Amino acid sequence: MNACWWLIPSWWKQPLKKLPTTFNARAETIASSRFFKDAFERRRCLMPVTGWYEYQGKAGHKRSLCFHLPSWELLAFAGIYETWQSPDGEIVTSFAIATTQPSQAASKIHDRMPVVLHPDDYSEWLDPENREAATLERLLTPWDGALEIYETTGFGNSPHNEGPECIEPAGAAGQVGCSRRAVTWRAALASCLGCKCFLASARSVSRCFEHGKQAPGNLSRTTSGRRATLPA
DNA sequence: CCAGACGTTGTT
DNA sequence: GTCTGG
DNA sequence: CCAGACGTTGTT
DNA sequence: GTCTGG
Repeated sequence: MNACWWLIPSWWKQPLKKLPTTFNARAETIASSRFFKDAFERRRCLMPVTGWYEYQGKAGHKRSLCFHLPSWELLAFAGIYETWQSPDGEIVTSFAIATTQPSQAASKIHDRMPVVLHPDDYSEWLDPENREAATLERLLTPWDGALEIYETTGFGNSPHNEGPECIEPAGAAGQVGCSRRAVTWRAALASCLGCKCFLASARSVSRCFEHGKQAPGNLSRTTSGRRATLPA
């Protein structure tokens, strides 16, 4: 499914610029929050990723740590999605990912983390009838058993920067193995998503999903017309 | 009753 | 759309 | 350089 | 997308 990362409730009427931070939904309140409730009760989804970053430290000089499976296989975040109609009548599908307390390993880096679902739990999460507290407690505890963590160069810490360089390990910039690994996972994800290529970051993902079409509002905001271009 | 909120922690 | 708070 | 504008005169 | 203004 094509969707933008930053959930827009179906009832939202103000300009998108006024939409609060809804790209993440706290697992603790996802069932009760007016922003997320509708989606939680009807529209669950999986967000496929090859990995993600957690940041550590103070603004300006943050360490960026990458979480991923040893093989860079896809893993899935617990997500919810919505459809919203813009004033122009355009139907926009958007989503949020659930976040929760960090696993023991992740807690050394950050105080929150995305809910990573175990493959055995995918179907259970996807059934929106599953709303029982105990079930949710179990589902919304991140599975991190097989995850590897390494520090990146921090190149991706700036939203101006895109591409495979973002996941290069610290102290190993320029090593062939790193970029080859990056190329591999990008190709794998693009193939999985059925699009021609995959560029890192939320903005690029939405653009990729849209096959280059500009997404509305602030969901694909770029800086001063400087846009990442999709390779042929 | 009704205006107003409704959210999270994303990098510079 | 629906709940909270004044 | 880059953030921010980019428009006109309506209705209750 | 492109121009203006700070």
